[in-house]
Amino acid sequence: MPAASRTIRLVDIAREMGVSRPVVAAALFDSGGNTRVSPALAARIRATAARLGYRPNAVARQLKTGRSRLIGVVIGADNPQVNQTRLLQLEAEAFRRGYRLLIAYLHDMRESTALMADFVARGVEGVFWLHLPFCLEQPPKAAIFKQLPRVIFNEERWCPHGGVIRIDYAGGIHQAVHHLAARGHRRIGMMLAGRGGWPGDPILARLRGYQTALRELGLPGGRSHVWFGDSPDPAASAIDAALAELLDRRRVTAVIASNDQWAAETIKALRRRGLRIPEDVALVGFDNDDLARRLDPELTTVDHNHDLFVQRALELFERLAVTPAAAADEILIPARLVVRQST
Amino acid sequence: MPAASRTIRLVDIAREMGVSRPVVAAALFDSGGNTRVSPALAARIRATAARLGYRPNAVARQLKTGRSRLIGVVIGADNPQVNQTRLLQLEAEAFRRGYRLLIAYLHDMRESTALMADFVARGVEGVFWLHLPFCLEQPPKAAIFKQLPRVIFNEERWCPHGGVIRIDYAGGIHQAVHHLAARGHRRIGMMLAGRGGWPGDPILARLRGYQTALRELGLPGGRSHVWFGDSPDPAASAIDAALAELLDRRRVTAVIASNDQWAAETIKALRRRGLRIPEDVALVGFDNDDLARRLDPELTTVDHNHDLFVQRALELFERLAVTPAAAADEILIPARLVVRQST
DNA sequence: CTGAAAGCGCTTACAG
DNA sequence: CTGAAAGCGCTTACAG
Repeated sequence: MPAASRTIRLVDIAREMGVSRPVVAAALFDSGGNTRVSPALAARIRATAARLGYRPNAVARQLKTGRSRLIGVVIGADNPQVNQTRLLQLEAEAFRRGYRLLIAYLHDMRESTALMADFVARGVEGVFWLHLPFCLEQPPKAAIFKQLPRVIFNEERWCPHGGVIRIDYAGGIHQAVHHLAARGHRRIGMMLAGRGGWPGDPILARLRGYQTALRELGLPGGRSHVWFGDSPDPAASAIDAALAELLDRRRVTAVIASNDQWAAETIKALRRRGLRIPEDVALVGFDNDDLARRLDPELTTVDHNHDLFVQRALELFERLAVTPAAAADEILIPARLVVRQST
Repeated sequence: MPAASRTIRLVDIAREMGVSRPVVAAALFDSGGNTRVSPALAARIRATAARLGYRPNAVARQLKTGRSRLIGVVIGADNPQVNQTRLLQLEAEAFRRGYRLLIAYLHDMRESTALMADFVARGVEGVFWLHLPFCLEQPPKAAIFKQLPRVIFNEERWCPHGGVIRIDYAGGIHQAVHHLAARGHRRIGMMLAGRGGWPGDPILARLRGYQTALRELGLPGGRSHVWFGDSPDPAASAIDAALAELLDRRRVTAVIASNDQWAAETIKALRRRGLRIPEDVALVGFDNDDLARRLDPELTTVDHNHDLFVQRALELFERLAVTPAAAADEILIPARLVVRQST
């Protein structure tokens, strides 16, 4: 265990140089109150600090200033791929802006109270709540966010003072339907992994985008060409039931799957039926998971635009510090159709 | 911004109850020094704390005690799937043991000094360094870990006082070869996404496991049946070159891919050649990424055993606090062959 | 069983 | 341009 010898403090440098602590602080950081120090002295102080191996104590600073440069992030088990990719991008953008992320993985909504209490205790400057509750699950209670001045949600505002960033699921599906229509498809079916539990549920947004596009294009279908599943899990039996409905009964020539995982299982099921993609049936996914481009055929899907999401998220986060009312702003991230081989 | 009214401190409760701070601390936590307090008073204090909405200030506590219950985690871009899954599991296990994770995504090795300095400044109790450097990349310098008393690495000990946890890549490949041999394969090829840059590089371990198994089984091949790539990216051209070598020249009937991403691209390439999996060519991946079971055919692959990894990692982490010499222990996590349809 | 005091390492007004 | 002092909210030895 090296260098455990003695932690170097600001005062140690001050003593060594025969100056006061504020002088050292002014030389090393922007702090030091009104204290100003000559460039020459500042340079000497920095040299000494480097020689002694001085490391500022962020904890002491935080205690004094109340600023932690720490953001709590709650991620869920709801869509591992999407959340994990987004988390890493979020970290990159947060780091660029001088923040660090404290992560909490929400396994069970009952843990949420303790998680938020811990975030408060650690003085996070705000929380990104990226977990989407399933329809089976209780949404988070607004009370748990009370002591967190800045909270940003994904899709749904779970407490009155929180901001929300939404992905344009409806727009993504809308693009997909138009794309399929342009490829000549007139009977377009959709499979959804659930029925939608709360107002902002992406399941409902997908349905909206689908129906709007069909109407615009004058295509048949609507709810009748949508298969609703009961579980988020793309079990083979569920896929087979969906295809029996959509292909056999409704004679669709294109299927929009609930997400890329469902699409991957649909590829298997279509191959079991001896159908070619996209010649016999076109297929669209959602999420643009890493797997989408690894599938055979490579999957046409809708991308979440994580880049823009994390940028807007951090912009909003910084704006909330100045203007809490900015939480009411509507932020919608456009989704992007990524065309590959499956359509 | 609710409840920003006034933060409740220990001293506020003490005043309200007409007792001293240590008494309150003793009632609410295990702390309070020698102070003991009667159960009846403790109950009243807890009730008051709850009524006032008291939240302990972890930062003040950390400044005084030096304990942060915080672990820094460095994850890299080297294998997103593996690292992301592992990160989430690590978080779960850490939380169970009362720790929280501070994450840092390493985009560029030049950032590593600043990252470690920030971890030191924030008083993390240790670091899990999960990033594996590519052969093209500088390994981390030992000096950057100097002020971190507890460091745990994956695969390779990058500073003398750090502990290491290794995945048994060699054992995983060894299982794969034996499995293929049991299926009747005698010419087994391997494709590796690189040549291995540093002693603990998993590429070299895979090669070792492969050669040992071939020798045990008296099978032909060895290095001659291994194709070495130049890039971690499974480009179609690389896959085609590998198959030209392994299938056309060496006439192998089974291929062990560098990882699941390479395996996914190999599935496409084999289908382009009109070959069936596993009838014409058997295929094994590595990592057991989420995509492995979504591919068609579902992929036989080697699982990292993340459960055990994170458990052993946290055990070692806690042991290092008491016995720094435990860092020298060899910890090897057995990998598990997961047999699916591709073999 | 209880309280007053010191101190963790910073920052920040304030006085010189 | 510089220094002495107070204080962020806790914990902990020590004295009563």
